[in-house]
Amino acid sequence: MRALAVEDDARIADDLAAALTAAGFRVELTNDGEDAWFLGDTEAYDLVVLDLGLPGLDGLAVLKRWRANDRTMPVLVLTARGTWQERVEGIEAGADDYLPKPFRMEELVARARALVRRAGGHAGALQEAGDLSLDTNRMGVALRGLPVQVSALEYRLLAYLMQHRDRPVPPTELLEHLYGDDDSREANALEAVIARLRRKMGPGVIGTRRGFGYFLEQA
Amino acid sequence: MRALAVEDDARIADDLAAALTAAGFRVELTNDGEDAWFLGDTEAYDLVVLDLGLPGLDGLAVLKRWRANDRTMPVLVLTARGTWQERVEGIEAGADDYLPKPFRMEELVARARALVRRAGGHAGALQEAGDLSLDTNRMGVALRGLPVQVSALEYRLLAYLMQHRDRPVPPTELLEHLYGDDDSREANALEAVIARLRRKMGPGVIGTRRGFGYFLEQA
DNA sequence: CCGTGCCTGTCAGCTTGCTGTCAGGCTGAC
DNA sequence: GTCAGCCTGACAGCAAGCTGACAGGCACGG
Repeated sequence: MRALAVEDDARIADDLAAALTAAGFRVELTNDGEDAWFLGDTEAYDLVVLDLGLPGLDGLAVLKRWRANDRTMPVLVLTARGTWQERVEGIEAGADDYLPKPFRMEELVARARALVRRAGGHAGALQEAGDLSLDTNRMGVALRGLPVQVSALEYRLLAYLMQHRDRPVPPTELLEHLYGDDDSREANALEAVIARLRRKMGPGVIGTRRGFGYFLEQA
Repeated sequence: MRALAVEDDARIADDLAAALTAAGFRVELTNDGEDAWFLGDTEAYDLVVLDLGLPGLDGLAVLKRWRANDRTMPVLVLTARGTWQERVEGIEAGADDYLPKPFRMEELVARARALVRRAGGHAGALQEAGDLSLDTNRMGVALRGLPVQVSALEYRLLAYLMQHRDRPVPPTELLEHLYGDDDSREANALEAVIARLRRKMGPGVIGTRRGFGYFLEQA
């Protein structure tokens, strides 16, 4: 974890660096607004602790310029001024949290951890088998990187095959999963769906093991 | 956006509901810890405001049980007790933010907005998708920079689509977040809102993936 | 207290494209 | 060879979604 601390009071800066380092961050320090803006704009930090009272360039202005530039790292704002208007202003400028001075280092560390924890929670859900990949979040299908248009039913079928890509899935199981227990459908319905998918994606994607079921061809 | 407010002081609860509603949330209230736990565990909220001093079940315990159960919605904790130790404890229990009583409603709303923004992966108050941009601070909508007049309901819909702009949002989910579970509405109500929005904003803004849901068209 | 205007849910009719069925052909297993 | 299992193109039915019209509800101002 990489952290940037922007603080012009040398003594507080030292304490900050010590506390964040102890918490497992690799800390960089600066006491100048211009510097801070440049670093935050060009480097990839997991966390920024930003003091508002700065020489050079005001902290709020720095923050706004970052946000306007799509820099989305978590920013924890420090300030000596503590009125609620200023806190609201800071948060609306794009701060993720706001801590009035004086504060306890323990609290700062706890909040810093919470921010980093929250920022980390965006994992991509990509599943692959051979040339085929499906994005379970976006509900999208791609073949060799090229998007393929599929219907909801077709997608569910692919998703189920993907989930069980280590074995052939028997038609009965697929039917049950796609339609539930109401066996009103002819078994042929499933074959039709498979055929349509194969027409869209060409051969070498969905395989058949006669008597066992369907599967996704691996690389 | 759907919010749960857990607060046993009736007067504060009313104020909370009013402020959050004005900020564009659909608010549900409870004053009981057990209730709160059940709701938060079974319903899909975009934000929870949680008071710690509760009858039934302590707020911190509720929060911990949610987190242990993988409920990851943003939680903003309120408390009368304000020592830094308690704040640290709250954050380590899984709170995303912490506000000591007494507080200003303006600040709470600002923090609530920041939390929801961050949960969607965005830092600033301005969120964009294609030609559309939302100002979450002012509840304003603009198309190619020109302001568009939308109703509160329409705004909530756009905000929710914006929040989840990386995937198509199924109608059932939209209905739940706009109206709650009282399925007194015909499904067609949603389609009517979509149609009205499309008439205001023209084509190329709200897209449909048949069988999957609605989404905001990207650049 | 009464209009007025806006918001929003319901309804009916329509378009669109998904999907099950059918008929017929193909093929691997025995 | 023969048969069950599987494939495929065509087609019609149907459900998801769209839209314009309308009316009840609610806030607001007079």
